[in-house]
Formats: sequence, structure tokens, C-alpha cells
Amino acid sequence: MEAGPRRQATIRDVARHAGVSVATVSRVLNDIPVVRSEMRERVRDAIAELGYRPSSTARSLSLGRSQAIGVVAPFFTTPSVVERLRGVSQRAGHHGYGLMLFDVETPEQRAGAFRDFARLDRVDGLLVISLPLLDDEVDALERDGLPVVMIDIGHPRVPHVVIDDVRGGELAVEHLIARGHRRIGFVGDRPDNPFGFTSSEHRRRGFRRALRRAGLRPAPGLEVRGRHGHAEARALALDVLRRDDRPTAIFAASDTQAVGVLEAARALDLRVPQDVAVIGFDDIEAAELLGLTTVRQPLRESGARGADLLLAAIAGAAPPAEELDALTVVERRTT
Amino acid sequence: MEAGPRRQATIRDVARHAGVSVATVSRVLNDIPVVRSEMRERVRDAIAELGYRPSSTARSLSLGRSQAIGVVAPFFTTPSVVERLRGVSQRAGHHGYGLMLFDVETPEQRAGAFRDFARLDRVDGLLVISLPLLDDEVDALERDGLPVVMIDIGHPRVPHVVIDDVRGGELAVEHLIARGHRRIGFVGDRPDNPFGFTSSEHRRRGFRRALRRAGLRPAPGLEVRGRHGHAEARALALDVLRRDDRPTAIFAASDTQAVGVLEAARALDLRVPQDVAVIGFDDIEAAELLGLTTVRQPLRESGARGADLLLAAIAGAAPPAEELDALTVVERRTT
DNA sequence: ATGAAAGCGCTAACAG
DNA sequence: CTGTTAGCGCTTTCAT
Repeated sequence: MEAGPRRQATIRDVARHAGVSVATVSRVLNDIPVVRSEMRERVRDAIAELGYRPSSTARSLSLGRSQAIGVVAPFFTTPSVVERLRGVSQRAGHHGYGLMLFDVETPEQRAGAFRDFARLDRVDGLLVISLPLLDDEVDALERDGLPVVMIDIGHPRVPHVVIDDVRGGELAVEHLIARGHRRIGFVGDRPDNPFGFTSSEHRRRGFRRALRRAGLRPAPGLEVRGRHGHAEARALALDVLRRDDRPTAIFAASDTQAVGVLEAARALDLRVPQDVAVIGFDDIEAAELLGLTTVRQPLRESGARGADLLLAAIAGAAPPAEELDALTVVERRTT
Repeated sequence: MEAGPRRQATIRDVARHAGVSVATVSRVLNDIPVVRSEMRERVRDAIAELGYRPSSTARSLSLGRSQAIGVVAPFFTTPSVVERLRGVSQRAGHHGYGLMLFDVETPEQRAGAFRDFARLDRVDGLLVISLPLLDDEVDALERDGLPVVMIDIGHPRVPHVVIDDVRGGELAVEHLIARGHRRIGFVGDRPDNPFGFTSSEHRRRGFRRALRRAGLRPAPGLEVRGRHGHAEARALALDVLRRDDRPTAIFAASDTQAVGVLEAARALDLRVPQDVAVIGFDDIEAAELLGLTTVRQPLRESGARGADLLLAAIAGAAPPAEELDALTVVERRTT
């Protein structure tokens, strides 16, 4: 039952066991071709017999890099982050990099994640998803020489991959207008949200622009904003849908919020899309399941691109800012 | 523009700058009370002026531990994993542990994740979610003295946290029977799935037991199994729902599969729950959004408990196997 | 082609 | 209370 305290074999044990020097073992480990094949064999055998596994911590210290990247994001408050993470994971894994997660669920944690010295140094670079970076933070990161790439939100001094949220908002509204809607509501995040998310406001700008361009004027009461989340969106939508001048369609700044709108419609016994049409934004997994029409943004790809940029930055390049332009309306059953 | 190659300050720089020894700096860093407050001040100032951040890699090497735990799981194929991860993240963060992710999306990756020597040593323990461990793997892990805890699936020699899936299957079917259903179908995973998931079969056992107990006999054609995923489940459900002896209710072994059943029902213009009732398992986030009746298992809590057990194991304890028993049917709109 | 030895940055005896 | 120093396990000159 007792797992005897059998110390892990070290490179020295292997060297001794194989009757060679540690340098030789290291060379074998790193596939450095100079080693005679006979030696190589001896070392390989010793490794197998001892069940030796190199210590990546020691390796990191010696090399000055860790082969891991950190990902800072609100993983569980924002479903789209998980989707992006898929892309990140795929690319990072492909290049032999490990993934260290820093979940940020509250504004306090947010500050902590960047200040957390103890943790930050064990990654070779940082990927920041959906969270804006303050100038001080960028200063600090630059001072430390830690490569950073942002996804879904930009900063003038940081390479990032974003989409054109304003255009996305336009697309959504153009879709509704094309279907004959003239009184269109909007449900989104409040501009002063604690994390500083900005995409909702950009999408609202697109919403307004599309209305204006179509000769429509946004009715003030039909635009509502609140905390992110489907429950909050539900409450907001309830208000809007109870008005006398109830909109015939609602654009929600995210699929999560669109779900809230759908819930509100059901609560009021309104049929979707006959009584009220709904379009969301993102195309998270649940959107397909719910049959939600939405503006699709390439979530997985944004993660993949972000990871690639970061890897390039770690390798010494100075990656550019990128704008992904694959926004499309995915029409399903809610419009 | 050039981020001048300003080398990171080390503990020695701080010591020099403050006119003390590295040992003293180390003591200040680790809050060891013996240091005179005057010294402490000097050190603190030096740290601030130099913008010094301790290297956790060096610390890990010296200490022999990394303050991080690894999580191995099929993160993106199984939505419930993400939910469990919330619990893990919360507890790990609470105890100052970092999280290293090892995503396993294919059976090949699966083998790799456990063999990946280079990565495994940088965590103090391993949490394995929803993936069975082979005896050899457990041997290897024990030999290396790496603490492991499993979630959602057990192994005789590994502490784990599971639920009673058989009982869960019973609950689902009892719920349907209580609503008058007598011809009940089942959609689940095939027993020989590539990852070796087992919960579906256990739930099926519960399904059968409940039928038997109610004096009903399972009609062979109404029980179907295939690859995991909603698309596959949809196809399977389509077959079942097209039969002459179409069931009046279907128990899906997971919410993901229940979604497929719902899609099939819609494709055939069957009303839910009038023409066919559907109950799932897990209570993932989408279940609420879809109004899916389901057997709720405490996903977040399983993650939290697993993390706590692992932390205890790392601290030297020998944690037990645990069975969470908070299974309940959450009735929504599909039954 | 191989080995000896000097780090990488930190912790923890041990001395004083 | 503070400093000296020997590791932690690996990589990498520099010799040979």
C-alpha cells in the first residue's frame, strides 16, 4: 500500500547508470547528433530501466523559458471564451506549448491576475481574451519583456486579433430590416461594465448606423443596457416587450443576451419570430441548439490566430494587429 | 519601440541594491518573521525600485513543488467538463494553485497526455476528468509518486468522486413512468466508445432496472447507442421515432444527446412533450436554455470536491473515494 | 565525440 | 537576527 518514497531518478543517476557523463545524457535527451550511436543506446537503456523523466522545471530554469503560455480570461462568465480557447489549445498543443489558465470572474481577480508575479513568470507569453488592458499594465508587461497578445479587444501597443464589431451590428440590423422590420430594439451591456467590455457598445454603434442609413430613427426606449448575462437581459427585454410601441424585432449584443430575450418572449407568450424576431451575436454553441439567428464571428479561429501571433512574438517577431473579417449572419429560426 | 533587453532583476540584484544578503531577501519574500523591520523596509524598497518579480520556476526547482495542478480532460467534446472545471478552478485558485490544462480530444492525445513526461513534472498533482485510467497508467503514476484524483469515473486504486449513474438512470425513468409513459426509448453511447466512457452504460442499467421494477419490458428496438454527440444522437433518435411502435418518451444518457433527440422530434414535426417526452442527464447550461427536463448532477461541486481531494493528497493525505448524492430530476418543458 | 564545470534563481541548513 | 553556502536538475561552453 505504501508508495515507498522512491526518489525520482535524475539525469545524474542516468549518467552513472550508463557510465557516461551528464552532458552526454543531456545531448541524447535533446537529440543532439554528435553522440555516437553506441553511447546513445546505453543512455536510452538506462533511461528506460530507471524510468527516468527529465524535470521540465529544471529545464525551464536552465533555458530561461517554460514552453507554456498563460491565458487570462473570464472563462466561465462568457461562453464565447471557451470556444476561443479551443482554437488556442489546438495551436498551442501543436507547437508543444502547455496552457496555464488564469480565470478572471471578478474585477478584483482581474487586477490580481496581472499583478500575480509568482505565476506570471512561469509562462513565456500571455494571451488576454476579452479583457481590456490598462496602460499601466501594458507598461509593466513591456518592462518585463513578457510577450502579450490580446483577443477580442485591442490596445494600441499590443498585437491583437479583433473583429469589426460596428460592422457586425450593422449586419444584424440590415438582416432585420431586409425582413421588413422597422421598429427594432437593442439589448446590450452597459458601457460602464466592471470589466470594461467594449464590444457591446461597438455593436450598438453599428445598430444605430444601420437604422440611420435606412432612414429609421432609434426610439430611445427600445434601447436598453444592463449587466451581462441572460437573466439580466431577460428582465430588460421584458420591459421593452411590454411597451405599447413594442419592437417587432430585437438585436441582442450577444447570444447570451439573446437567450434572455427569448425567455422574455416566452414569458409574455409572444411567438418568435412572428410576434418578435430575435438576432444575437457570436454564434456560441447554444445558438445552434436553440435555433437562434445570429451574427457569426469566428471564435475558434480568433483563438487560433491569437495563439499563433503569441508564438511568433515569443519567437522574437513583432506581430501586427489583425482584424478577422468573416462576419456573417447565420439565419435560423428566430428571424 | 525597442524593448531594450533589460534583464529581469534577480534576488541577488535586490540583495545588492538593498545592501543585504540574498537570504534576507528570501526571508522577506516568504514572510519569515525573524527579519528586523528596518531590513524588511530596505528590501521592500529595493524590490519596488527594481521592479523585481521572483522567479517561480527557480522557486519550484528549489522547493520541489510547483503550486500548480494539471487537469486532463476532453474539455471541448464534453460540455459537462467545462462546468466541472469551474469548480476546480475556484478551489485551486482559493488555495493558491495554478491550473495547467491538458486537453484530450482524441484517443491518441489521450495516451500522449499521460506519457508526456516533459509536462507532467511541472504539476504537483493530476486531476483526471471523465477519462478512465488504465492499470499501467496508474502504475506509472504511483511509481512517480504523483498524486491523482479522478472525477466522474473511478479506479480501484485512485481516489475519485463519482455519482451513482445507475440510480440516475432509474430516476429518469421513474419520472417518465410517473407521467404515464409505458413505452420508453433510450439513446446513449456505445459501450465500446474510444475513450472508454462508462456512465452511459450505467445509466442504461438504471433505465432497465426501473422498467423491470415497473413491470415493463424494454423493447429491443427502442434502445439505441452510438457515438457521443448531438448529431449522432439526432440520427439515432430519428430511427427510433420513425418506428411504428414509436416510444412516447425517450431517456437520453446525456443532455448533449437529448438535444439531438429534440432536433429529431422537430424534424419529424413531433410536439414535445405531447407526442414525445424527453429527459436528459447532467443539467449542463444549455439544458436550462432549452427547457430540457433532466437528471441534475452536481457538476460544479464534483470539480470542487475533486480539487479538494487532490489538494489533500498533495498535502500527504490518502483521500477516500467519494460518491456525491445530489441527483435530482429537474422538470422543465420537455416532459 | 565526450567530459568537467559553471551557471539558471531560489531556498534552507548552518554558522555566527 | 543576518550572512555563507550548498544544493534543486538541467544546459552549455570550454577543454580534451
